[in-house]
Amino acid sequence: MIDKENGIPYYRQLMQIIEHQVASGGLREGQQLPSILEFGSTYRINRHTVRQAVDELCRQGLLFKVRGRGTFVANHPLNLLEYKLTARNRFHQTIAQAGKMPGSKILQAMELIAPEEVATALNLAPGEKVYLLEILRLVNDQPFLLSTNYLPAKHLPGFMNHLCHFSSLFAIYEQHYGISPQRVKATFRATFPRQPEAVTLKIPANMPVLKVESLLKSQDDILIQYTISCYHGDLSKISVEWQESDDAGGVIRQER
Amino acid sequence: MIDKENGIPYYRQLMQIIEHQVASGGLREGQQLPSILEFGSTYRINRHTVRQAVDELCRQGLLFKVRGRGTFVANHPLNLLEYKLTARNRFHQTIAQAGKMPGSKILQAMELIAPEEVATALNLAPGEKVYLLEILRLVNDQPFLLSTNYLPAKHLPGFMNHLCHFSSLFAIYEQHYGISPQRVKATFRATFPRQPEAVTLKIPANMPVLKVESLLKSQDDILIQYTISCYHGDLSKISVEWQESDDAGGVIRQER
DNA sequence: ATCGATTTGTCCGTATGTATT
DNA sequence: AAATACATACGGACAAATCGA
Repeated sequence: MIDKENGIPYYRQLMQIIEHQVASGGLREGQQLPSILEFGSTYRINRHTVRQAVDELCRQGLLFKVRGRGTFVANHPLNLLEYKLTARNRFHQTIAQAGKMPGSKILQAMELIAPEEVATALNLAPGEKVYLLEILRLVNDQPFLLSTNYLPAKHLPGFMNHLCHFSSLFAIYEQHYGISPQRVKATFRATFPRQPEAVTLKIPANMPVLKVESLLKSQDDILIQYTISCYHGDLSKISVEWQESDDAGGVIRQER
Repeated sequence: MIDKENGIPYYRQLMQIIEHQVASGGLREGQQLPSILEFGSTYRINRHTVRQAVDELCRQGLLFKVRGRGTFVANHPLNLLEYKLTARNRFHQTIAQAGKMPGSKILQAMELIAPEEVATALNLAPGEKVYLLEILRLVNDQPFLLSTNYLPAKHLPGFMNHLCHFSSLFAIYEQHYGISPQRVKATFRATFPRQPEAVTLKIPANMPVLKVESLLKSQDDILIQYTISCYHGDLSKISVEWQESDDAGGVIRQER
């Protein structure tokens, strides 16, 4: 129960209570917690105060919330996956080849005027339109990366119409536009996730993530995609290989 | 100004405004921000909403607050350095080309029997010897990365004798062994630093670092260097570029 | 397929406490 | 001592998402 006299903030006390319940097994992985209002009434505190506690525990990764459903105990991730990044790799193919089950989910799709940094990256004039696609990629049904993709509208007219049976951006490029895209550049950073990224990837806000900025072009050297991907730091490592000849993996294994 | 119609939460809009002001130099390191109440009145939103934005930016490390004093721009290295990783780039050259001052310091140099993962990476038999070189790389006298390098002793006899006027590993390879090294593979991860790494890089233990595993070979396809580099997460981003010669789809088709 | 109940998300208002200047 | 600024807590209101009857 919450002690209203001892000077410790109520929300901190509630955090400790919940942490203890999870640690002791009273609440198990994936289990739904009482709603925020219920917490409020059982502990005689305001719902905002409960929210403060639950939010903080979400940021720490102990819990996660789903709007309209409730709050749940988070479950901890699996093994480290090596994701090979090449000029032409596709997510589904790459994951399937690694023996895992890929999945994709479009979280958001809209058309907007390119923000400044996007326009710069894609070499667009100010005011030109881009499609914004936010895609969550899953491996074995677990969130693996969150990508925010910007596509120049003028080069990909009507792109939104092709999203109904979405599986791969590359497939749409090829089937509907005759474009065979190629990665031009990738930039890697280690940072903390932003709050919505942490929530979507179901990781604590204080866990590092790998952010990869990618720029893709068509075979005609037109820039067609600028993507910022946020990788689950604990779950993923990303590799890049160089080849001087046409052989890739052989270089390593054939060493004598 | 904040658009109250576009559906984007006010606090997110305010975050973007503040982020932009910091990025554009309108707000500088250590500078005090307007108080939460001032923000509220200038943007016509409630203090709680301002608080939500400021709290989130504090968690991201952009700002920090001091109770009773105010909110300030955190002391973060804004001009993070982009380090271009290619098959043949060298640290000193790369940094100098970016207009910064490179520096190197050998922290440790010894010969030892290859640990298992090193032997695996370098394709050595168990019990073979490697040189271990721990090198701190500086940019403008600031710690930038810490690398732990393993070199197979049998291919680089007497390597330790060439370290007295050390500036570049590549230079030693070329001058004393006639080897022109090339990067074969690089693997990226985002994690927390180990204690000694944090100390050496002068970063807090709870700040993410970018760990890059690199494998180098000679022109004869002999693996000559396995390196684990720990990059100052806040200070560095690493980019990789692809050229026409690298695509060919070879990597994808060769998967088995 | 629709509607209503539930649950979380956002926003505003108010009050009080605590730390710093 | 007073003013300022952040921290905590409670209240009301509405929106958005989910789920089940």
